Amino acid sequence: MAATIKDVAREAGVAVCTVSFAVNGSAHVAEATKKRIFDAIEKLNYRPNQSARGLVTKKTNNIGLVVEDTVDGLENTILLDVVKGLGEATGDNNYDLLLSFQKPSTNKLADHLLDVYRKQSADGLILMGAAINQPYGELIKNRFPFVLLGRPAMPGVCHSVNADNEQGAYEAVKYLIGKGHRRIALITPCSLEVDASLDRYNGYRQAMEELGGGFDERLVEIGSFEEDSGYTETEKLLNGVERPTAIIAGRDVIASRVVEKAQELGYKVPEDLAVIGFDNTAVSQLARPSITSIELPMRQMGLEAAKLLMQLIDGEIRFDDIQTIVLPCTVIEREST
Amino acid sequence: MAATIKDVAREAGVAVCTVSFAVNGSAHVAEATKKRIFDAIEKLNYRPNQSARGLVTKKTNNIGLVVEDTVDGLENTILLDVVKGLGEATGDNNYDLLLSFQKPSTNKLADHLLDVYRKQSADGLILMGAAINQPYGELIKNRFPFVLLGRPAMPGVCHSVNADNEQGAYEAVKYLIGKGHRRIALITPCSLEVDASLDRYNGYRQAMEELGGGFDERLVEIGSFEEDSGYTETEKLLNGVERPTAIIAGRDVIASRVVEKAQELGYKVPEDLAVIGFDNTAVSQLARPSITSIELPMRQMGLEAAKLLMQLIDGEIRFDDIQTIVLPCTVIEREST
DNA sequence: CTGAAAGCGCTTACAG
DNA sequence: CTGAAAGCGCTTACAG
Repeated sequence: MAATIKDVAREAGVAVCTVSFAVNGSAHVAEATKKRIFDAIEKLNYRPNQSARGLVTKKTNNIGLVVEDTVDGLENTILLDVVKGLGEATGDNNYDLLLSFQKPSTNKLADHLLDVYRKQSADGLILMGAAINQPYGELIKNRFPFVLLGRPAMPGVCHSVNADNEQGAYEAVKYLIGKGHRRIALITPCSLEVDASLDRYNGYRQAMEELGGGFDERLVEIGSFEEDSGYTETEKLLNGVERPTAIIAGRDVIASRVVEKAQELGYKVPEDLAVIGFDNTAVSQLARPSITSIELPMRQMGLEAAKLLMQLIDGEIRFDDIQTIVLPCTVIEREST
Repeated sequence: MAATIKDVAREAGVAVCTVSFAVNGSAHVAEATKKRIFDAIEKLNYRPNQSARGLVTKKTNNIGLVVEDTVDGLENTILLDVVKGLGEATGDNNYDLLLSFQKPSTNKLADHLLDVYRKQSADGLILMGAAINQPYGELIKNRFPFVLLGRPAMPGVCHSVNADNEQGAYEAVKYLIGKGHRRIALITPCSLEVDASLDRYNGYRQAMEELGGGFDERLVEIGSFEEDSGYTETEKLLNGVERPTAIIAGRDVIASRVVEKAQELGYKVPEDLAVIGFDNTAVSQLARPSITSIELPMRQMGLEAAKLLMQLIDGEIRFDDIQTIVLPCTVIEREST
């Protein structure tokens, strides 16, 4: 039904390969001939069949995006920004996005990931989420281009793009110190993606040592992924000997609970207690007072990941020349500080 | 580099077509032979090359998902639920999702949409968003399977899956009446997707007439997509002659502004004023008090859309046998009512 | 600058 | 139940 290259060639009165040359710019074609060809293409609404083209060029022009469906729906909002960034980068380069969004429980994720590679339905892969660990081996062995996105770098092993969580936490402390705070506490979520939490903890600690006159472990509470994580930690901190004037929470949700509990205990935010969250999700915008938060540049991360992957695919960057891109976080100021 | 069907045939000591038959179950193969073949496949990590297969079968096993990037980031959360639903339906059927997420401004969307069809990179299309109108013609003329998702049905023209916004609004009124309310107001957002707002308005009106003892237009305010839409409308309603005891807002964001303004004016929620939002987004969960909201079954909509599309692709449903699937909304009860 | 031909990796009648 | 062969729609050396 759909027009083929043969139809175009017949319509334009040229050989099939001439059409191919004109379409791909892979050889010079006389202007007059070109015009006839493009007129025919226009008339027939011809587009090269992707399967046929892919079969001979060994390229699909697809980028596979494999995402682990996290338990926490809220964090998924972030995914959309990433997808936008990816879209920006790929759209201009005629790449399409092959999306796989699976629960981490089954090993469907790993299976699918490998399938994309084995079936050759994409030219490269972008991997998001925490627990996809096993299948890298086959990809690496066969030098199949892939980029880890939003995960701590595995130095020397995989290409990766991530936010600088350490710097983000550092900035948070710096910002609070600029506001005159000295006793700054941290509630870190005992996250599954332990690494991001660790980076944030390290950034906090370093900033406290360098700028805050020393690190005091009594100002650190370990939260959890529990529904109401944040309440008890806040109470503990506010009733402690070293009552903090500011609390940095490892996640926006926790930050909103800090605010609630503080108000409940009679403290005013931000007057008596400043609060900063992490990730700049909807929570921080919608809370009353709205909550200052550390924004991760998800969109730019998506953009950079796609760019990197395309360079890997095109051979502009060698597979073994492992790239580790780390992008800075920003303090988004709101009412809570 | 990757193993081909020839390699498998050689390894198993059979003809190429026998491998194909075994893999696809398209002809009977002796058990012993099968075993040798699958052993070889396992050993070589063989998967049929999608391009080659697609070229001959005229099937890509891809479903194209074309989404218009709305201005309102919040509403995009909904998209993820849809994607999950799609994933559920397609994952089990060996379909992949080809995602295109573009701004509505350019006509990139329409171009991309047609490209997917013309390049034959997907077997069918799911379309989300408001303003994609032009390109349906070519798809329909060529009987290319596609489903409109979350958009008002175009009866007799396109297959579609949508939420029953009318019923949702009706339920909201019914629920409030059950709580003893009589003067129930509506603030409708003057949305671009005018149709959903209209449906909600109609549902509200019908319910008021049937259950609420009559429709009173003084209880209806037309909001807007402005940043702070909701404040003035609330003030107007609460200061009016027919002061309502409950307000239904056409969007959760507006509902949250209704709550704020009401509290500011000294009314207690829900004691003095009950508030219901629409869409059950993060806003309604995070507001204090949390806001009762009408949930659209986005995940199920995605599921149904994918199922429908696959049936269309497989020819189980004829292209001309236009399907219009409408799924009911649910009241999610929270603190505001 | 353009044409005839081979081949990419599959599937599918067609024989046997 | 299995094999040899044609063909899907492209691209790409190879001639001319």
